[in-house]
Amino acid sequence: MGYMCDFCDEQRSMVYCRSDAACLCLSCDRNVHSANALSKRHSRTLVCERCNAQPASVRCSDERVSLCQNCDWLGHDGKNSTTTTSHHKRQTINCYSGCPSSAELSSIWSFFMDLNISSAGESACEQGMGLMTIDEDSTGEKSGVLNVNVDQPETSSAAQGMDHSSVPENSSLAKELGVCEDDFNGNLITDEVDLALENYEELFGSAFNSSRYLFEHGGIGSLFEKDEAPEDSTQGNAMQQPAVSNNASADSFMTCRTEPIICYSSKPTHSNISFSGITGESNAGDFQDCGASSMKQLLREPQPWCHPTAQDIIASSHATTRNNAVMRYKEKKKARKFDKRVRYVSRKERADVRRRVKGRFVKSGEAYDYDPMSPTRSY
DNA sequence: CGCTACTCGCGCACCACAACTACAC
DNA sequence: TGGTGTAGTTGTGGTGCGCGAGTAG
Repeated sequence: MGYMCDFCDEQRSMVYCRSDAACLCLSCDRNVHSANALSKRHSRTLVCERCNAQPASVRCSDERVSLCQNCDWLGHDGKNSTTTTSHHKRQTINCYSGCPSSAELSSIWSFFMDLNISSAGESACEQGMGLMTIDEDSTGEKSGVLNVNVDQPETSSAAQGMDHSSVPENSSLAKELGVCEDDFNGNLITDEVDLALENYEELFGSAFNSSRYLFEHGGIGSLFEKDEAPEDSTQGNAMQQPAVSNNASADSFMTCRTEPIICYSSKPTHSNISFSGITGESNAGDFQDCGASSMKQLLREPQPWCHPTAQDIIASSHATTRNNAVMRYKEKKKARKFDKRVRYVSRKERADVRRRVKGRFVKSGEAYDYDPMSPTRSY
């Protein structure tokens, strides 16, 4: 039996709120974090079932327990671990914010139903807001990776990718995302999902009704395959290809960060789930630049190594479609606003708890009119 | 059609201070 | 060459204000 909820002191604590540094039961979690917009943004995760004091970062599938980094290390990697336990399958636990329902939590935590959690019902804020966000990698790494994989924590955090073997466990989510398991060379970056979901639909919506079609037919690269150097030797020498091929451009197009947040409707209801990656290494200029350079390469025409062929003429309709898609992409890119990205989580956490006067930070000890840590404002 | 008054939305500055960086020793 | 100390810089979020666009009279 775990420790009791810090708020009601009646039910077992299930959720750890980093901002409040409190362990809460699900009911209190919803009540507390539906109070205002600020509290909705508190990053929460499961509480460690071993020490009942620290936020859990991984879920041991074999032991069916959620563990914090320390307990995970002691149990699986440390000197107390055995050869058997060190090979336990562990799943990274994502943080969340907002007021997700049990069903939504289940969608991000496949093991959620294993916790024997009785749903406390749909919270008011959930019905009114219908918003849940997964803020960050639960390991605290500022990776911007959607960790939906079952993987060894050290590999998942280091490789920043999705392991192929991990897909089945969360295949439903992957299917919802419209992601083919074999795509991206097995690597799935959050922002790539964004591209797949948002840009594909809007960019190529008229030409390709289903993003799945794209993946099944060679992915986005197939859209630009016309620009690849022809295999026919008469069409040009492959050695004349520029250092950066369109294939590479398409690749960078896929791998470069384009937007920090992905949004998609998981259900025909009002419920939206948005995943956002917090990256510490990249900035707006980075992904803006890489996207622009990729598109610049794509739009360079005519390609010196690509002479018009009968095949090209036959495929002119596809080229028109492609050009339209590129035009829509450019227009959208021009109108796009880059959302603010948190580079330093520690500074964000500090700012979140800092007292203010009319929105401005005030010296500690001075009178304040807004205390994020207090449920009621102090005047 | 042009002018004025008003509303609305967006972008930016402000604040304290921990974290970070650069430099000298 | 690596460690330490110091000074300067950066970045974080909520709020208010200014400005431009849009609308009504």
